[in-house]
Amino acid sequence: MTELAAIPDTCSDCPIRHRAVCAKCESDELEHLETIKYYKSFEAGQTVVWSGDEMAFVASVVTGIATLSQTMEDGRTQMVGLLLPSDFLGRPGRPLASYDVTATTDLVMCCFRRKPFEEMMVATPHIGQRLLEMTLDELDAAREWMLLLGRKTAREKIASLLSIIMRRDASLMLSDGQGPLTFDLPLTREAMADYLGLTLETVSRQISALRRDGVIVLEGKRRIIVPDFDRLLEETGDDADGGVPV
Amino acid sequence: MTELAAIPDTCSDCPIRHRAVCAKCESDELEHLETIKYYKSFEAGQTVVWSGDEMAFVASVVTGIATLSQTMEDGRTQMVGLLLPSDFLGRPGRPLASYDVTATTDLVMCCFRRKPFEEMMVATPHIGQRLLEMTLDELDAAREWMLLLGRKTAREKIASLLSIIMRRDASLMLSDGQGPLTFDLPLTREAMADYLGLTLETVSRQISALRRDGVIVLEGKRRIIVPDFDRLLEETGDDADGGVPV
DNA sequence: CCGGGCGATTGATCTCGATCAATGACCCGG
DNA sequence: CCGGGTCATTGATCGAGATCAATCGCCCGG
Repeated sequence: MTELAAIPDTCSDCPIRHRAVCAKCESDELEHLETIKYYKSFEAGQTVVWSGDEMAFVASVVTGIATLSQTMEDGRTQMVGLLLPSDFLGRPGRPLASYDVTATTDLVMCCFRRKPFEEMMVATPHIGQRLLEMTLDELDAAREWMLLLGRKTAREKIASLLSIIMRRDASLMLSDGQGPLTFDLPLTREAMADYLGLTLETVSRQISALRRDGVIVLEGKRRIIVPDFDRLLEETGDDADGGVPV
Repeated sequence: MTELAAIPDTCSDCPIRHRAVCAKCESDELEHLETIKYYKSFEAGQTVVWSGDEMAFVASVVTGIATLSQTMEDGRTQMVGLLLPSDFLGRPGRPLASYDVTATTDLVMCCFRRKPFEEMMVATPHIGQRLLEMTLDELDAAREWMLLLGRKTAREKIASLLSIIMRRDASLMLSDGQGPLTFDLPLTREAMADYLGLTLETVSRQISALRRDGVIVLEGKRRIIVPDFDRLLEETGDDADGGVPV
């Protein structure tokens, strides 16, 4: 299920160090990091961990996309987290996973054994501070998501998801500057439905409706072209200045 | 709108110190805390801050209940946070409020001016660590809430809300030990609807249905008696061992 | 004692999204 | 080139919850 890559001799491709946790850390920490970290790869569709499983590591997404989801006994499932490159997975001090984590694309994670990571957090306040910031950002995202789930119409949900994906992962974008924006959806219709609290049929119908109305253009099933981003934003139901203030 | 209470000469009633942020801090920090903190009271129904307002403080709930909510331009609103005693409000490093904060009961908050609080966080790692733990707990709660909003039926939502309130604030309970549990709902039907992503009519109907089915007994509009807690839990749709592992 | 206001309940009807079902598009291996 | 699998689209129907509206109970002030 997983392959362990060799520990690289520099940290340059590791978001934990460079983008996620310890952006301000000093060089003497670098060596410490290297002794406890490793890489894991997953293929699209693979499960990273099941809810309730022992999780010996915390990790950060290097490339690819993973989802967190919760499932009720009767099979209803709701996605509760979307991990893009540089996002963090796991909780210091908690040995068991709380959610099902699934790779929705091919995925590379940079993992840290949990115990040493916890010790490192105590020794290196910057890491904890960065983790706090990231967690607060995730909480804000979760609350925006709650508004979407509780109060938005199906059409608004779809438009919101498209704009969230476009905003969160510029690396998906296939076009630069202004003019029509193009990107590939990293989620199946079913995954989108689990994200939005809808059925996959409703997702499909609403995407078709947005296409009919000229808000988006489809190229195949997954490639989305947005001729007018402001037009898409109007469909989300959010206020114009959208999002959380800094 | 607010009254400033005198700074007390001990911190004994202040959850920031004793339950929320700095459970492990030493006595020399106590004096520092006292120089920058103060109390504010709000009446039921009052707004604590509006989304987008300047927020010069972070705070912790001493007594009473407050809600965080988001509103769309057309008036649809979704509650995104419920603050019970010892819960924390505000975000270090962010001067503007991201949500509307409202007192739903009479409320006393223990406030810390933001700047000194941020300095204190840098000087006192325990505070940041505690805040991280609390934020992670809030994130877990938000994710459970997302499952509720996205996938549960109206009846399951009501049963879940009742069990969440019962679990989170033992201070509301009017009966001890086992046997029928009794407590007062701290929310109006409308606030419950905003919590659950429903209309107030649906909330009312489902509460009536649970009463008809003997899951709960009503005494007046607000007092709830739960003859059999396990029966209530069955109605929530959650698995038996419910909740997030430690 | 009465009248007004607020929160809650209940009824009648409508609608959006779920459900059930069939078909289509594409990919890959034989 | 065909057959099977996966993912997506589209249609027909149903139903949970929204919406619109009337009534109730209670508190409070005159």
